[in-house]
Amino acid sequence: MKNYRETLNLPKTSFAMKANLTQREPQQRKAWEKTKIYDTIQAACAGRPLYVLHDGPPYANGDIHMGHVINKVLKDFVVKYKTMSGFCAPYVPGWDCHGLPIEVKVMAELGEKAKTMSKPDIRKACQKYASKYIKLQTKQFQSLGIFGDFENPYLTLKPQYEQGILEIFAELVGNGLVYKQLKPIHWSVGCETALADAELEYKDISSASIYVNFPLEQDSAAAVRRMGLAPDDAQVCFMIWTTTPWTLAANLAVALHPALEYVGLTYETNGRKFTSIIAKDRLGAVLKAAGLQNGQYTVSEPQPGAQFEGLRYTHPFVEANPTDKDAWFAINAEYVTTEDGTGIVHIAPGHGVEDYQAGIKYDLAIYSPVKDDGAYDDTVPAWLRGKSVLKVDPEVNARLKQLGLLVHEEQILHSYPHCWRSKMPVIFRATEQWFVSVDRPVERFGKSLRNLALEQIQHVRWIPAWGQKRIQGMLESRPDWCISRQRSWGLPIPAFVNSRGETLLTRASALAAARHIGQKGSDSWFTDSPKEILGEDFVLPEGFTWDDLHKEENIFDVWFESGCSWHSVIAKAGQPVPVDLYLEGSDQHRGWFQLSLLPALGSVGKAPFKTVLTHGFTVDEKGMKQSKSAGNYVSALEEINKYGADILRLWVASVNYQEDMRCSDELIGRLQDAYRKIRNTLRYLMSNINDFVPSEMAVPYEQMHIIDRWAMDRLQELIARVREAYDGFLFHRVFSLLYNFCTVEMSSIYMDVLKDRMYCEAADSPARRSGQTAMVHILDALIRLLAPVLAHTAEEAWAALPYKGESVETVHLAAMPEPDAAIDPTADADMWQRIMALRDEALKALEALRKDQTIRSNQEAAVQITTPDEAAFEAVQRIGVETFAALCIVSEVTIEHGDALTVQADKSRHAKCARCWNFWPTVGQQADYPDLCARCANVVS
RNA sequence: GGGCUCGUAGCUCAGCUGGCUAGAGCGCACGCCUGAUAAGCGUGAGGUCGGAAGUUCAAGUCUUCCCGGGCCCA
Repeated sequence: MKNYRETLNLPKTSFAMKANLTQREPQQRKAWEKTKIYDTIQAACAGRPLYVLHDGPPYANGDIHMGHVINKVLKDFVVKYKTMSGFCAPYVPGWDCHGLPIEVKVMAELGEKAKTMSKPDIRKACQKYASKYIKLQTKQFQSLGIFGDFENPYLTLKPQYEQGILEIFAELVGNGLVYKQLKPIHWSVGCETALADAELEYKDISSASIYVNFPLEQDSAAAVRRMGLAPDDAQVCFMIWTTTPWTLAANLAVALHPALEYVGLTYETNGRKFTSIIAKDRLGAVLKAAGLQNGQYTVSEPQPGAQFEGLRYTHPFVEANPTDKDAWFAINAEYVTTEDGTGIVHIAPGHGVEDYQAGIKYDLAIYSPVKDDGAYDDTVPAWLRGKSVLKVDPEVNARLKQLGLLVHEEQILHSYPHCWRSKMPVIFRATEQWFVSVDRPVERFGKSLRNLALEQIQHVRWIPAWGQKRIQGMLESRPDWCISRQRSWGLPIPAFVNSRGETLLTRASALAAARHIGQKGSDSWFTDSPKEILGEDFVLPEGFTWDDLHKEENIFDVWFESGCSWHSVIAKAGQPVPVDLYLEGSDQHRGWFQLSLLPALGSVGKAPFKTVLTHGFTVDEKGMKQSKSAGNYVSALEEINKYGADILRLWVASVNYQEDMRCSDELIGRLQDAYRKIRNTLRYLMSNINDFVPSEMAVPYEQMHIIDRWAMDRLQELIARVREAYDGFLFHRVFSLLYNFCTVEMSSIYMDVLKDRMYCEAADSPARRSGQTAMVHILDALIRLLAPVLAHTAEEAWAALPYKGESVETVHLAAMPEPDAAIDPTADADMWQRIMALRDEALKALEALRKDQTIRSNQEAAVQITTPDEAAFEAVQRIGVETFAALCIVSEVTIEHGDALTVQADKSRHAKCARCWNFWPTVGQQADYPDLCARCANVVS
């Protein structure tokens, strides 16, 4: 048989089938860098409506991981999509530069040398460290194809940024929200310093665990007897349990759970009769500890813990209340559990976080009679004064025993925090800290920060919607914000004290410091005098003189710094606040979202964001948390290097980020299949329009082949749905819509069906031009719709387009396609549904023929259909049996009415055309070309 | 332990206000093509919708409990 291959219009394109992403992408990025793509886009978009996605600053430490990838890629989807949708969408990346993780790392690197270094020198080393990782992460982020102002990122260590923080702080001070108070923190006795969580090492140690009776005052004991818990002749006590006997010296209250049931346990010991109040659920454990056998005790009916609130007791060994507030009474606390102990918790507000919170709630003093070196101060009983709290437990226990109040003592093994440097056990100790109050009413707003926040979050759009509930719960229960840290690497809290211990911190002083630090940076706090910092002209308030003014050395919690970015970055750039979008992991409901909300509300009274979008976290293929130690960790850098950025971007797009995202090398690798399918779809479309000049050859929709109109209809649907998905930030829908379109509508139907027309019809025939018109539209739209996700590949395809629908140099400046208003894709949808269903039936029948080897390719077959479905019959009539045959890629179709649906497929009785391989009746009818069908003979001649 | 949240085929996702034998694509198996060829096409097998009760004429979809994850706290 003669080979007519040379007479066909076979596909041709320079757009390679093989992606070679790891090679091609870096070149693409180099080209983008050369043309300054970000600046170019921003310049081109100037004057458009603004859409600001404000970047949450990652911490400038370490290589990027999958969490960064997800976060930054999602942001990039938004920015690229908004840019293509007619907005000016700037993206200014930021970094969180101060803080403990860096300081700890730097101190470790410096080693012994650090001891001889000044604060400014240590800070310099920290800055160097941060800069190094900013550079590193910049490269890594850019290797994902992310566009942004990486030349001018915002850094929390820049003086201008710091100035912004202090300006907000000044407003909070001005609004009366900032105060100083004692608060328990981890304290290293060995190093005589406060420790942060990151500096704690947990080790198992053996501690004395004691059960102690706290005798009730007479009136309270009488009340308990009236409740039916105790007989008249017993001494009524609260029985508490603790593993830190030394904190008993600072005891100010006992806590019971309001809803738990408590009973009176009556027994005799050492000739004294006691009734100890304990939680009913702890009875067994207490009996065992006290060594009480059946018959040696009685148990009363239970009463809820709420009944005991306010009952007063006497301290076992402290004679007089050492504080200036009320003490030694029972309180209620939800956190009391029955997991261990007696169900009654001893409260020392100066020595425990929960104790502290309970203390604040009940207005107890934050009493901490322990000095820096871990020795008791002089407010404790004489026999304890000056003794180290770490060694005093046995003495305390002995004293309690002597008093007859020690019910039981044993040693238990438990996990306890230790100082990472001195290796000594850490204690909780109250020190002076700065706070932002969430409950003080603010005159300007007529309500507290907490209430303002709870109100304002209702006007923010939360994606997913449950984000509001989540942050609401956190806001409802959060304590005042402790904003001070006793560290070097950070922005100083601009407070001064005089030698009488009076603090100077006003709105004006904070603003003066803001100006100074904005000029000279925060290092100047450590080098410059108060006068230099506040300025010559600064008028000191009553009671302060320049001679007696000293700088405090607290620094801000880094969260306060990043929480002011909306001001330091957005407002200072003249952009409107609230910004359009904050987009971070769902852990930031407690972090950045909340800690941006509070300063914004406390200073200007409005939320800094209109919309807050959160994503979940990566887990391994089994859904479990990923960690390096568990060996199920996926290295982002390795994945980028192995597969290329567009594969990772496609993976991010493919998963539902609102939930946990299963992630493994294999799972990411599978996206290569999807990528290839998409790429090949683009390639095939491209290869069939290489001789097509749209401006001259395009066929209007109404004149198109009906199958091409079908393709155009599906395209309009696709555009509408994809844009809807983008607008709703539903990127996995974008992915599945585009991927399914490529797989089903394009690859398995349209492109396959179109081969005959593309290859065999005359190059400039209306039939071929019709198909090419549709393909150009589809290709153009696909590239644009894909561009936010496949940033590199779409750009490559755009460059390969011979005629672009828009004269822009980069696809990222092109406009997102809109559905063509002149096309109603629903008009023939019903008809096409029937046609495609019938096609499926035909293909099934053909598969049977292929199985028994009657035919090999569908073109060898003729199909006879009988159908009882009038609508289906008419549908085929409407598009024509030849068209339906083309759609099934068979040579011949007949259709008639019948009682049941039957599809009969047979080998065609006609001869095969040597050129188009169809088995058509016209083959052999042309004298000049006996081996061709009429169509091909016509084309060839 | 608490708050929020998730659990539909091997994978990634659809299944709106409860209503036909639970869908798609991929992957897999088997076949076809060789004029998209480190491509393309077809057919097929895969799910007791995490589990158990309950409400209802009817539940993947509502309620309760349980199991197992995740984030944030404690």
